[in-house]
Amino acid sequence: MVEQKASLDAVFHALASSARRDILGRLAERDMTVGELADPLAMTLAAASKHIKVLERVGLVRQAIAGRQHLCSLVAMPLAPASTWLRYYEHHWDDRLDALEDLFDPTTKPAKECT
Amino acid sequence: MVEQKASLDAVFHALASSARRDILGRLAERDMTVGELADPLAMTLAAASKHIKVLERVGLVRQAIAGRQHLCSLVAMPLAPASTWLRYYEHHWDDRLDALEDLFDPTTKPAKECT
DNA sequence: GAGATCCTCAACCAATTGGTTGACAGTTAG
DNA sequence: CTAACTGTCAACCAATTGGTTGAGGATCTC
Repeated sequence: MVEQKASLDAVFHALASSARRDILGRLAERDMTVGELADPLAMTLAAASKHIKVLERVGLVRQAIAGRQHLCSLVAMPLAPASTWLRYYEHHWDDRLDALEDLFDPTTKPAKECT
Repeated sequence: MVEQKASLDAVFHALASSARRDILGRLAERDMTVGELADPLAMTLAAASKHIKVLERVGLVRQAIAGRQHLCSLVAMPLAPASTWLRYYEHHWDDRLDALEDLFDPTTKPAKECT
């Protein structure tokens, strides 16, 4: 129905680029034009447009033409299968963390950075 | 300490291949040798070895040499940041799903395949 | 020791990726 | 109408990817 054909391969590949993840992150806050999205990206507008196109092909971004500028909006649903896939491994790293906490100080709560 | 430097770029790229995801999936059940992992993969042993090396560089697989065969085991922890990143977008697709459920039959529970 | 087994490494290849530039199409403003 | 602005497209490039083959290093077995 809603283009669920986006394979995990394509979704994970789309996420394997900090530029594309940055685009998604900013779209999560509000819709933006291609120019706005490209601005902080240290690359040509054409290059950014390509990245957006990659996201569009996976279904993560929808583009609406508003006059001479193209307004992009986030469509997060294709991320769901990826999240489900990862969730399957959660208990694995939980187990290892528990083991580590037994070996060392159990109060250690390391912060994780997320680009 | 435990090689947390694995960037999201690298982790997502490692996951953007059904062959590599297949390897991880089978390692989640039990440790396997390189040969066992390569067997069902429709490619050369050397090619499979490269895939395993990719996973190793990201820290998702650890290889222990046992005689003439190399025993691979899963290290799921590098998946944690990726999962955290995805989880941030959960409410976005929840919102959309809610909207859809309002529009159509609210009892529909589509099954999702996970390669 | 000789040979088979398990795996990695290096070289090579075709295809893809990620970036650039330049041309151009559509839209808005003067 | 003309000029500027926004964005895409096509061509091109260097670098990476994903696969192959062949050689060879250890290790086990006979």
